[in-house]
Amino acid sequence: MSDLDLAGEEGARDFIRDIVRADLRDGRVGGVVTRFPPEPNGYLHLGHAKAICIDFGIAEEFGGRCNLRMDDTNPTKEEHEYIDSIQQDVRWLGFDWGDRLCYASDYFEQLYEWAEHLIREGKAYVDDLSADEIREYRGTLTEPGRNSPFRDRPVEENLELFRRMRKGEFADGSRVLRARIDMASGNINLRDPVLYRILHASHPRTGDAWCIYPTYDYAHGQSDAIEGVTHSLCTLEFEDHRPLYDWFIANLPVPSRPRQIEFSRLNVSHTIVSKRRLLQLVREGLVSGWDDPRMPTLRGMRRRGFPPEALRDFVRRVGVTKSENLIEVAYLEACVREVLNKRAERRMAVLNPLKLVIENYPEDQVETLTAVNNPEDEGAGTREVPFSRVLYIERDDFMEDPPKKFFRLSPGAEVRLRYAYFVKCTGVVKDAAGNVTELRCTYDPATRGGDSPDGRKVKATLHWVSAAHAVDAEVRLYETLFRNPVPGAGGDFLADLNPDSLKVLEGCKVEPALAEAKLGQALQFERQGYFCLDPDSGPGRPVFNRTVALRDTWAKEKAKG
RNA sequence: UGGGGCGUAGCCAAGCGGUAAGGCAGCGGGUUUUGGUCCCGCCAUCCCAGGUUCGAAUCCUGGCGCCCCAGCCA
Repeated sequence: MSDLDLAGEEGARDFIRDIVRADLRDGRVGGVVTRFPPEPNGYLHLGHAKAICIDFGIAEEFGGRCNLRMDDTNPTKEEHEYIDSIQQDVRWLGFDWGDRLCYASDYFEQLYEWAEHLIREGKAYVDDLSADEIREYRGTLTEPGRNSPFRDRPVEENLELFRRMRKGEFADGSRVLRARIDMASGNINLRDPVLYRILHASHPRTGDAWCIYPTYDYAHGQSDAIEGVTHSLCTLEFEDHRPLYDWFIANLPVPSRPRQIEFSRLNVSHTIVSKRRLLQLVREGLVSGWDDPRMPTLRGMRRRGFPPEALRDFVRRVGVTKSENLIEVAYLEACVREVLNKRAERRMAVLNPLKLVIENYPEDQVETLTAVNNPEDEGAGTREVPFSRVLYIERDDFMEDPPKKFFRLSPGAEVRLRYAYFVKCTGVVKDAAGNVTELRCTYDPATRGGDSPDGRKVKATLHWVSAAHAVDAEVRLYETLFRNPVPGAGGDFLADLNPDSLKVLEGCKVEPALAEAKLGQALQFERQGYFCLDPDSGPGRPVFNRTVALRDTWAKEKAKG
């Protein structure tokens, strides 16, 4: 059975894959070619991740190929910096375009020749109307437009004018080349769309070779045709453009006939992906930069510790349809946890330390205990953790006056210290203000390793760190950037910023093994969440980002009251 | 009084005339040296109204609701 058959039998099913499958089966296409066409004017984000997974994923599944194409038709907005970052991000997500890094700008000459072809056929003309006049002549959603007074210029005059446009004889905005279609069309895209505008701007790749640049509508489909793209997948807002896309393909001597198919874009709750708004967050210093771990950019999510396979799985599970959607951010988090649960090595880290002294434990004794690195993965092995008389435990793991369902430590209660011993709380030390500053406990030497020979049960297991061996660390806890499911729904999106989106914890006490944490390594701080080392870390002073918290049913129980 | 889409559970989403998959969330229970993981169970009659049919989420008609389009942006 070939890969192709396999895709047909067992591959994911959605309306696009159904179309591709049918096109292959009926011989309308010999193979599958797609493309991911970002405009190099910003960083890739979660929304792009969906498109990337679909474009590259479908090509891969059907044994085809996917080109990475920079849609660089507007030199006033594009920068070289983005051409590099886009490639890094697509690669990080897990896709490869081989040697097929393409640029719409590579087709400028061909596109120009085809424009002359349209002029010769009487299907395009140079219009001297100003931008404002063109808008006025275009009509409205409910009223037809009017023909431009320049619409019926003779072919020769159009040709001459267009060539002079290219030579740079005219000022920006003074003339455009338009397709001659139908000013009365109900579809506004067909009311003589602009093909070329004059822009005396230098292009990141073509420099000053051109002063006229093709518009998206004119360039996109023809670029697809040149590359032999069979299925040009894009988002719903381009659905209205498809008749125009098809018109160019039908009226130009292009080498192939690509087909555009639209799907709905990804919307995730408590998140924004608008380039303008993301930029505003960066510019106003509301986040630390494009790679702030709270940002929905691929760079941000990478720094946050989201595994690329979790993102791919998320896109796969969310599906491909044409319906408007708002995916709960919890779904994304679930995908992240699923991958990290299998991969992350466990460690003990006390984020909010409370000193615990074991009164009956020998003053200078230090024991080395063995801890499992990952109960989900035998191969991850074990590590050694030092234990001694003075420890730190999590403040939240002690309550002086606990409610019935609180299983953790409280006066008189006995709990297990993970991998170590059972301890019983025998006393509480407080400062003048009445705050608990230290716990006094006794331990049961017979419970070494965490099991009691007499079968005694304990209702909680706490993580801990030996005070003398602890490594100090900074830990950054993140929540969604916005507290509203749809930021800005009430007008101002900045008003919806979540004041608790970042919480910096200093003076955290982590086990010695964490001093060796490596960038990019997935970690689980037991009972708390998944974490990763941040590049801000210094020698001997690690900084950890919380990727996502562990599911917390106790927190839910507490919330119920 | 324009054109193009979409409407199945709290959120996604299968379903393509034969009697509503699955995931996330939620709820209940079991296992557990992470209140994690894992396991089990519960959780919808398909926007509305007519019609066709033995039989409709699926077909037809008419409504209603929501989204997109008037850049020389993509």
